[in-house]
Amino acid sequence: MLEDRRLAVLRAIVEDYVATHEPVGSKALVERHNLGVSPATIRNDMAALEDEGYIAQPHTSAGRVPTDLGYRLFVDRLSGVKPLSSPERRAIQEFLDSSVDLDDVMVRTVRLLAQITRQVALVQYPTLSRSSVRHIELIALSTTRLIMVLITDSGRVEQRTIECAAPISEIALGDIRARLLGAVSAQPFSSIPEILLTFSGQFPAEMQPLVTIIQATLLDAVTERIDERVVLGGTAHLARYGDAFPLSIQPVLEALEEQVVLLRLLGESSTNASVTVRIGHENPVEAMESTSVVTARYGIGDSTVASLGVVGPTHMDYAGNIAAVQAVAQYVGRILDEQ
Amino acid sequence: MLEDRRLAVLRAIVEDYVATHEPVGSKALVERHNLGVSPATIRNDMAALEDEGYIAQPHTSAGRVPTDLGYRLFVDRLSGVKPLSSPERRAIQEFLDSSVDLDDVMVRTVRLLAQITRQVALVQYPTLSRSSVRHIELIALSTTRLIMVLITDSGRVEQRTIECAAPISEIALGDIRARLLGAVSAQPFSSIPEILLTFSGQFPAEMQPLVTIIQATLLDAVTERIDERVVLGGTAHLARYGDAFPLSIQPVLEALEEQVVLLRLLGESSTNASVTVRIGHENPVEAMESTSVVTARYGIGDSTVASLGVVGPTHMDYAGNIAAVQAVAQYVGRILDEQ
DNA sequence: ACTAGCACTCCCTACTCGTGAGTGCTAATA
DNA sequence: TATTAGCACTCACGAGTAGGGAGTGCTAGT
Repeated sequence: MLEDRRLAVLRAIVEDYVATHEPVGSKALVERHNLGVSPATIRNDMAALEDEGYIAQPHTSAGRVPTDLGYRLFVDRLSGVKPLSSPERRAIQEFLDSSVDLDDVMVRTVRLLAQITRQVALVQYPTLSRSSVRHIELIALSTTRLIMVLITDSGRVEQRTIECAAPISEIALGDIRARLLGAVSAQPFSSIPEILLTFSGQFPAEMQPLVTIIQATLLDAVTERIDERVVLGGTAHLARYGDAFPLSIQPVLEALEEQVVLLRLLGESSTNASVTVRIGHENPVEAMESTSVVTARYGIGDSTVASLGVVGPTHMDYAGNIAAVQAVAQYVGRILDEQ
Repeated sequence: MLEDRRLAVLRAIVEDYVATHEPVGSKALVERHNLGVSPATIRNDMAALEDEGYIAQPHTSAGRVPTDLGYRLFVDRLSGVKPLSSPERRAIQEFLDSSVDLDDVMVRTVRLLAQITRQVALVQYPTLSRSSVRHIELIALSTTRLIMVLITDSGRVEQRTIECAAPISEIALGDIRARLLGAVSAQPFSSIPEILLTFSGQFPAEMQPLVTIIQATLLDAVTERIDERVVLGGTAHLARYGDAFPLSIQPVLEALEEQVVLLRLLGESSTNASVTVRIGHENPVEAMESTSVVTARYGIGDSTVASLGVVGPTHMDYAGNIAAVQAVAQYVGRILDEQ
């Protein structure tokens, strides 16, 4: 019972602080939430919560503010998920349904997520590694340059331009193309490296330079991780928290410009839990100490392929953001499945 | 002579204000620049400049600040271009030289430009309209879905997925592919629409649905303007001007998230002058009243194909930014030329 | 276990006031 | 006529001060 009320107090503090962005005191607390006890009692609870590290005082004789630990407890045990309204869900569906290709899906998703959460949104490209080869095209652009186009069974297109030292023979190129197609067609990306091991052996010595470079390029294309691309949107929302943001938003903006940082923010949602929340110092990027990251993995069919999420101040609306991230992840998976 | 000194005073005011971001007074001016006259004389000149609208006072008994008109005059008549140092030029060259494809060039360019100007940078994708068709591939992904891949002579690859109502016959698809290739191969994009007018006539009635949708998709691909894509970078630099920015940076950040806005900022550099500068209210986006935009067109070979530029506060280092934008535009043109 | 009361802390706001940078004007000067 | 010296005036800015008030911790009483 006593424990229960303490948790209720913590929840109330988090909710109020998220709403107002101002330290919350005992009196305001009993007024806004019907806790059924007097401010003095609340003060005792608050003192206990402070001892345990869940809340802190910016200075003596100010209200309390949740610590990272407090938010953590709140997210783990106290916060429900605000389900999206059905008009919202319908809007998401319609918005994503009208996208025409993968790039479009990514861009639309990031916009959508930024818009409904009013936070900075991140969306990672789905990984290629489970794809297989549908078609390969080799086309000469000039005497020494050619382009390789790789089409996967999921309809993704990868391209590479290749620069050759020696002039390219159209006949040799056609030969290589035909045999390459025969060798790798319908093969999953994962088995391509092995197949290529013995591939160049079948060609005469004078064709070796060309074969070698084509082979290397293909290998590069199938092993490159397209899922290292992350799209970003809604950075303007950062500016909304004028002074509420400790220090300035500049380091945060700078960090968000680095793809590597974005990947780290998204990447380490290790578990298969539906939504991962990383609060303040918990997240792996130093410049983002005062931000929280809410991520979810999304999948095509059963397999999870990439992550998406939002970044915002630690005093964000966790319940709302978790629900939004989760819902968008679901819809994106579904859309990609259909395509 | 008198006119000359007035202009010199304006120049000095702009330079000092850009350097300090603080209103500049008559005494400071004569100290920092050897104008050879007394503060009182300068004050007369300043009063005249104010009457003409080139400078303004934030409040009585404060120093002067250039107006948009003042910056305009400064840019048009007073500011030289700061040539980049040769190590800088070498760095640009090397940085861009190592890029592998168009996307890479765009991303690298925007980063480079943001870095050397310390402003927000914009780079528009080069237009496709002067390209011609090198190859078209039509590949079935499932019974009702196929993908079209279009390769240009400049090595660009465009893709479209097509959803059909009826199942696709492999034979019909091969037939269409072969004839389509014959019809449009090596043709410039601009003449494709005309060629397609009579294309579907040669096919029997039962193939018409498939032919029609493929034709429509190709038409869409060659007329779509890829140059409507703009990449953005260096937004963190906006946050550097804490209070120096009138109001907040939020509306600016918001505006910069809209592709349409970016296009308008870049797009209307009408003349063929090397660099266009749009100052404060001169630029076509309302939310950007307090920013200036420096743009240049860049070209492949002789033809200009797209724009790039930087966005910053009106009190930016025009000479430096103009030089940087100009130089980067040159190098990008050159790189794209080589590729 | 809870609450009422109370003294205490200390941030925030408003107010005052002196300082100084900067101005415009006038009259003298070259 | 252009320039300059001198001077009174304006007004943002910073420091210092006081009062109010929100909030706390503690103690004693229920």
